[in-house]
Amino acid sequence: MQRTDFSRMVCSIARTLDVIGEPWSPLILRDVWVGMTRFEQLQADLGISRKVLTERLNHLVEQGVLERRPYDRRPRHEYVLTEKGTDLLDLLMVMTTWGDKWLAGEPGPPILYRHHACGEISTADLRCAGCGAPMHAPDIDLLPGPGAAAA
Amino acid sequence: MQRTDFSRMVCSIARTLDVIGEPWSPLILRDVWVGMTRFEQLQADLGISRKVLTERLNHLVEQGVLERRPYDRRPRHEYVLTEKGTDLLDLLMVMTTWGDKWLAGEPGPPILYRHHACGEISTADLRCAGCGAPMHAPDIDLLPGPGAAAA
DNA sequence: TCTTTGAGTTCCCTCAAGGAACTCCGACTG
DNA sequence: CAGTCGGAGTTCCTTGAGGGAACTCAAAGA
Repeated sequence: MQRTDFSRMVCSIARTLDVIGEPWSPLILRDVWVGMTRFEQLQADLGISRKVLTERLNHLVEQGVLERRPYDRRPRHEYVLTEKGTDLLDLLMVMTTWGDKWLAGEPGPPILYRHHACGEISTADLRCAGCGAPMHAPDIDLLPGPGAAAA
Repeated sequence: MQRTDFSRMVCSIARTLDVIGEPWSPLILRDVWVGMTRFEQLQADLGISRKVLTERLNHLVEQGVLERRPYDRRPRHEYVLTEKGTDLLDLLMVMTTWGDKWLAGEPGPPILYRHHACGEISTADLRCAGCGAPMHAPDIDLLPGPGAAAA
């Protein structure tokens, strides 16, 4: 956990960082997404310290992003994404888009997405949930919302 | 910087984390986005340690996300987003969407987006860049891409 | 000349991350 | 039934990043 607590800030970005902003957390989510759901698998794949992996998994479970589920009568568990966690994958998809564009370089993207609806290899783009037109940072104005701190 | 170096991993998510995965970096970007472009402003607004702020800004400049620009003949600088950095704001927008939905609670979102194209208050949604239909994690298959490590 | 101000540096202290070894417990093996 | 295995953590030690306050530096202004 970063020393400063972001969860009290009046900002959805800061609050989100409080859930998955710690080092390794997004990579843990990525692995769970692609089916690496068990402690030993995650540890071996990521090369993360077992101590930190335990801390991260506990935090993600506490935050309701992952669910710890027994898969045997023995003390064996696997971690699965909740709905809240599945929603977070949007974030990973956008990180992938950006990394592919700016950091993949010569060899190109390590992973491709095939969209079920159209069957094509494609990438995710941000669109306005209302009108469907592209919606990136330069396309919007920011206004204070109901949850903004009182002046 | 997290102790383990993510930049060598064959994964666009890990590489992206290497650029903005450190604590505070996304919040610095957010502030620069909304016009807090100077060292003292950032430090005061975030309450971040000056030492860490210096480190983060240097890293973001090195990575080509921010540009350090003099705004006076005195040693005075401001930080502005490059194109690479502006592209990263997609990530902040998606974090905002998720945080608004899952963490804002009773008071509601602190910030609202008004979309220039349609003039409406709206949120960003992920769509297929090809066909335009919604594209979230359950809507895609993952395939190895050209940049995947050789087996 | 003295002060102010933006933009960092420096220094010390604490706590988180890395890493290896150790524990616990039910299940198989002979 | 004793011994072993394998998954899932704990414990412990060391290093180094983050917090915080004080200090520096250079140009402009009074």
